[in-house]
Amino acid sequence: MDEPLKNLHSIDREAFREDLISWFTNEQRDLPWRKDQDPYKVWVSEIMLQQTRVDTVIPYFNRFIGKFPTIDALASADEEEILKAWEGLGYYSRVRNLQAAVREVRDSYGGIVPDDPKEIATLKGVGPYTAGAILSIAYGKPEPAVDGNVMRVFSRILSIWLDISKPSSRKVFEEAVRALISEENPSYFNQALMELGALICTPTSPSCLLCPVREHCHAFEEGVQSELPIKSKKKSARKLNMAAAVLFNTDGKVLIHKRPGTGLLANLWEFPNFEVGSTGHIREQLHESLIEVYGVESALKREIASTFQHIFSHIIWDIDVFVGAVEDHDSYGDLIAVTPEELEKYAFPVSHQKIWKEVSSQLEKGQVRP
DNA sequence: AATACGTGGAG
DNA sequence: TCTCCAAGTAT
Repeated sequence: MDEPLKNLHSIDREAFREDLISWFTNEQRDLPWRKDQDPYKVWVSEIMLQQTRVDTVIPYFNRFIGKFPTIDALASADEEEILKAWEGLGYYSRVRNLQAAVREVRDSYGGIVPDDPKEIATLKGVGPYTAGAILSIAYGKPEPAVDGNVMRVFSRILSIWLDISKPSSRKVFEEAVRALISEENPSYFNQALMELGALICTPTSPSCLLCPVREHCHAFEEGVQSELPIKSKKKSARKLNMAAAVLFNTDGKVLIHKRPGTGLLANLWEFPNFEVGSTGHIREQLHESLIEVYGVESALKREIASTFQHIFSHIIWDIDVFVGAVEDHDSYGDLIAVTPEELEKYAFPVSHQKIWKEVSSQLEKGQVRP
């Protein structure tokens, strides 16, 4: 396969577009971001959908738009508020970038999402895929929007044996889209490709017999649809032993801290926690770290039966949780003391939500006391 | 180019 | 259990 697009010329472009778009017109799912073509709402949906399933996104999208219905509303919101709205969705820099970009649109583009490829690409969090998606769906511009679906679909239709995990592959698929895209309805063309990938041309066991463009598909013709696309494996996640402390002062307030503004789970809140050695004396290590880092002397008990696992794509945390009591102070280093009710206003990583759920439930049952 | 960056679901 | 994700972007 010297020339990856060697089959491009054999596609009947008009028939392909017609089959694809007709199918999408009849079979598309009724999704909340398809009610109109408001560029802002299209934008929000595209950011949320990055590496995230449609079913997961739907409730987040509805809540988010309810809370921040316009660019102005999102631009003027507090970061705490937007992170809380994103809590549990993952990849939290997405929402901070989105707000920064929306502010840029408000301040530099008169509140109108730019419809120029060069301009929209300068916005934070808007890469080649998202730029193409907004331009085509909201503005009807014939720009490619190449995501994982599109690469999978075209890998099969054009029998392209490129490794789609390699960044360099995307531009080949963009070239294919540019050659085939409907100038008349680029929005439906792009969305149909993604919808086809999601519903029919799935990663494993594609439903070729239901496929509206089966007649155009080289992989189907060759019987190699299950061997495509080529996708190299990712590195497996490394394990880290962690210990966390749910600390109460005598007012019954809980001590939490805000994570750094960059890196993993940036700007989210959590219970103080540290990496610990894999061998014993976890409680002693945690106790010592609490003194060193926050200047907090604590009485720690390990009465939480289970350890908590937090699986990221690249790291696995095994978290031992301790409940503890601290003396009342004016300050606890970078830790702040909040009532259990106030915890609800802060955005936590999922693992720490689970920790609090378990600790508070055991406290109520009297199985644990700080 | 390769890696960091989350999460819950499917097979 | 375990592997692979799912409408990517930033660095």
